[in-house]
Amino acid sequence: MKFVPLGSALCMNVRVRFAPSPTGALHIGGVRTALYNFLLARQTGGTMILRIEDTDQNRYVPGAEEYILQSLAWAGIKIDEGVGPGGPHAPYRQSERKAIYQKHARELVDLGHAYYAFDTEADLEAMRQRTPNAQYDSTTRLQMKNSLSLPKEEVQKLLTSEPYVIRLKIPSNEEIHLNDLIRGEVKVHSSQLDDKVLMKSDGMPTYHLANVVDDFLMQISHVIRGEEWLPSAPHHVLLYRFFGWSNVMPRFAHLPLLLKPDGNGKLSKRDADRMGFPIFPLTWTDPRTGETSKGFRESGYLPEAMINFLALLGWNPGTTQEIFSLNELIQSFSLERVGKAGAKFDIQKAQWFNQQYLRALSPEILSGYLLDSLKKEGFACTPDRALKIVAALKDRVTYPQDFWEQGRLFFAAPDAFDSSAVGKKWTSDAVKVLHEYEQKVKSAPALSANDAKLMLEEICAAMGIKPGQVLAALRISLTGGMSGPDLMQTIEILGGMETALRIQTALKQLAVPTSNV
RNA sequence: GGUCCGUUCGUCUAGGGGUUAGGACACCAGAUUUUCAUUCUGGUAACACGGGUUCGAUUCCCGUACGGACUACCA
Repeated sequence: MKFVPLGSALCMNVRVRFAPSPTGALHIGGVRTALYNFLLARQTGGTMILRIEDTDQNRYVPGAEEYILQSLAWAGIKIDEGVGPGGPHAPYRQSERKAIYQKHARELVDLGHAYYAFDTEADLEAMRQRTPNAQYDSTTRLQMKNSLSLPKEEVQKLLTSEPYVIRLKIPSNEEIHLNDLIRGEVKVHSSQLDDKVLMKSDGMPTYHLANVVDDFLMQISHVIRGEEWLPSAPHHVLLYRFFGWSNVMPRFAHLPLLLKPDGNGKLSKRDADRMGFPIFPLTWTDPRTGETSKGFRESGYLPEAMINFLALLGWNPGTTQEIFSLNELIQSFSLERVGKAGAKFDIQKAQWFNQQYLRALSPEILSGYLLDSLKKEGFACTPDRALKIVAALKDRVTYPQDFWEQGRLFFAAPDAFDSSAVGKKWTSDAVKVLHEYEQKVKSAPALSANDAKLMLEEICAAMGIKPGQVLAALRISLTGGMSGPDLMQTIEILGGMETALRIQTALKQLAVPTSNV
């Protein structure tokens, strides 16, 4: 019962759609929904369609559509048909398909499955006040102002003089079945359903009408969308039936939600802000408030890592494999293995994926990241030296920008010394060695890591001091602190001159300890 | 409130009538390392609860609890 077979779906012409609303930036959960659609399309040789559901003019946000397109492109989710590439079912923007919905809505009225309603907002409010939990349905519709309750002549008159909506006439007493690919059999009694508005008074359709009409006309085979649509899915099933399209109704798959990392509930921008991680794929500036939200891309997340992470948030391959290229995902993905429960968004796991993917990149690409940062910061660096720095830093980074964050020590001497480290490690023995070492290193501008090591050992041996006791002090004088890449490697990259210079500075600035010998 | 959906380590999850309940992230410890990081090894840690069904339930059924979604002329 939990594995609902796709049946002939694999053989049929798979056409899936991602249908966002341009009301703002694309939420990361939307990216996952798009991804699952895309994976199924690619796996079956089907078609991935992008449709823009912009039927609410009040919520339209300029730039949102372009943002969605760019986000999907960044994520590597290619659109085969729809807004962007175009296609045989154009237009793919619902605001441009008004007439189509009008026609279908009227058809439903003629069939007796929908009706005109003239209730004002106040009328609706009054109805809700009258009875608790009241909804516009078979028990209340006759008390309202609509073409079912009013005389014909009056309806005709109102139709020309008053604003009106078209509502779906829900049958009063029947069980509606829905076979969800993820949830299995879902049953809802029609008495629980309300007479949803199909056409708004501004002449635009609601989601319910538009999405059913378009999915039919665009020959969508699978509707893969968020769980928040499950409660209205029975309405959609009814619409397919009333239009006479039941035999070509798409298969439904309602995806579990992405939850906030702590507590419960849908992952929101607020949660992300509060916990300090992005929620949008790309940086987004809200045109109304002017508020800017940093995207995953700008925060240093690689699209391949995000995709891998997102794919595993709700889906699993049934094996222990964790790292998946896009092609591997396309191979392995299946709706059967999508879980039912919501998944908490674990940014730490995303970071781990990013680290894995970052390390797997070629030295050339990695050094490119460093070079880019250096350019911005106004530092010059040869490609060769960048390569060396990147090699020294490779196992220490999570994001591309870490190469600069951690590599800046190669370009700027420390401006302060970690006082607790100094207190513990800045010994008079170390200072003695450092004086000698500085002299020696100064005359060897191009020394190798190995040379640097030999020189140090030589001095230490001559003075009868263990090198281990000096290394920390040496590190402090070069980097200001106690952590960093391999010390000798650091010296090699810094060069003898710079190394000597930094030791001199440290020797000058840090008091020679008298107490600890 | 009503309807619908859900519930295995802290997190993502595998599993499934009899298992030492497996993996990954995170965390902790040890080893390696001149530091930190990496790497390696090991460890802590889970079947929400109550009834059935059954020789046996974490697994099947029913309840309860908890959580979530929906409940607009928004999508």
